[in-house]
Amino acid sequence: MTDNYDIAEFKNPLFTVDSVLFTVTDGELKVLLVKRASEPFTGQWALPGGFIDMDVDHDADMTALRKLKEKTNVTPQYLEQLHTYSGLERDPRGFSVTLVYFALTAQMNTSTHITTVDDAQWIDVGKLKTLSVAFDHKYIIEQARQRLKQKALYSMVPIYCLPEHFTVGQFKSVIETIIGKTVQRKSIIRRIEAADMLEKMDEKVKSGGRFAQLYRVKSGVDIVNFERNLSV
Amino acid sequence: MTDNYDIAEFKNPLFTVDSVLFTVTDGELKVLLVKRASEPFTGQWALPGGFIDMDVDHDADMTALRKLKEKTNVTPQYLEQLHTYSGLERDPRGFSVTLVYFALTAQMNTSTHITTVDDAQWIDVGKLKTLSVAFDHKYIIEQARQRLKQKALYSMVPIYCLPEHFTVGQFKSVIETIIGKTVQRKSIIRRIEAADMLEKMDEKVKSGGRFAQLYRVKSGVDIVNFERNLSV
DNA sequence: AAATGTTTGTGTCTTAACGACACAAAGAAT
DNA sequence: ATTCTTTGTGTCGTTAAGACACAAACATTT
Repeated sequence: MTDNYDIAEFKNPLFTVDSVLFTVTDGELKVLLVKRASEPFTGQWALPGGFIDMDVDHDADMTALRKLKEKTNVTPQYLEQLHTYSGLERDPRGFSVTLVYFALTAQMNTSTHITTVDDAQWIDVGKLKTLSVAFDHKYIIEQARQRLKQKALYSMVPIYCLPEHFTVGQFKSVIETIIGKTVQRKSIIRRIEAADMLEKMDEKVKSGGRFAQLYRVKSGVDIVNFERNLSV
Repeated sequence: MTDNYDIAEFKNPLFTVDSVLFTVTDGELKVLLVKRASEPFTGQWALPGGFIDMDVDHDADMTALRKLKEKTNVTPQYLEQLHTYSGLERDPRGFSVTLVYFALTAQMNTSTHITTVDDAQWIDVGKLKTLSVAFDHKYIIEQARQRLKQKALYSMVPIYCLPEHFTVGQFKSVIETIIGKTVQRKSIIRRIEAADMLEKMDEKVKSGGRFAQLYRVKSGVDIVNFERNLSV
């Protein structure tokens, strides 16, 4: 692992932890960005993140969660590592290493805090092309988007973009905006049955036509992966 | 991404890059470990790796490759990030962050150099339980193993454990040792056809019975993923 | 030379899960 | 009462993997 260097005297690269937090609202995939308050890229949109605080963070996961909470008041329902980006050119201050997380949440968790604040905002991923984004964060968001799409094809992960109680129609809609293609409701229902992650509430909710069954995630279950992808 | 800290004065965690390099020989999955020459864990087996040298490494990928080359004279045929491990307890010197890569190679590349050297060795992953390994590297190797197993179920990745020319039987055998279960040769052949990554050589090779067709990877092709897993 | 054994390669039937689509069920609006 | 909309179910078709039989090709034995 390491050679015989003393910690204090070794020249470490700049190390940060960022998060790509997605949600789905109004049929659009949105990513949470914050406005940079300091150099470099002051005033531009960037991924929420920062430095590890070794006194309070048990590990990097905690850094990611803490920074999301501090900057945007959001606690994501799903969090996993995306990738670690490194190199000389990605930060004008010098060689940098950034551990990037991939996170999901229902939009509810945040609306109160975020929509009123000017320096943190949900941005439609589709409108990102014309937006100026700090560092290589636009590229990173695109990578995260690909990861989310793949996960939507073979896992139940998109449920973490939904509120506590939700219908098959909402689940289907979230999946469709993520993968950019319609899917059969039948396929969704089959997967819900097979995964055995959800339980029906004794409640139904109006939805324009016949009332829709409400579901919620069973307590203590892990995310389920399928052995076959939905069609691309 | 970052707050308004000066690079020089910020207290960064200890950052290292390690690699879990696998190969398959004699029906066994093996991982390349090196004997530690310095504290902590002197004399114990550990993953090959070290610090980023910002003067020569363009990014962390290059650090991983350079360290593998330096310590074991191996250039892997496949390299991707596994995970970044962080925390206070994993290194007695303090809070540490380790970016771990996942790599594959045919055993050929290394045999000349490694088998003669005492401080780098291919270790049978099955015999790892009874071996003392530095840091949390035993746990990391297990995570890498799970990743390799998953990849073997849905991708052509195991070809990178094979020499340049190989037969369906060898490919089948590698997959079987990785996933710990026999598979149908027919399934392998179907996947080779569908992936269109391999080309037949005009050469066949003896194999105990009927001569076996030799294959090699077409030049310039990317790794192919399938939309369905092999059975577990 | 013939028989046996071993591994490779092919043909084909079965199985599992998704796609497509029709249709019934349940509510709202006209 | 009729129509519209969304939910939920039943069923057939499609696709790719599993199982398995069998032919092909080579080595070894008799």
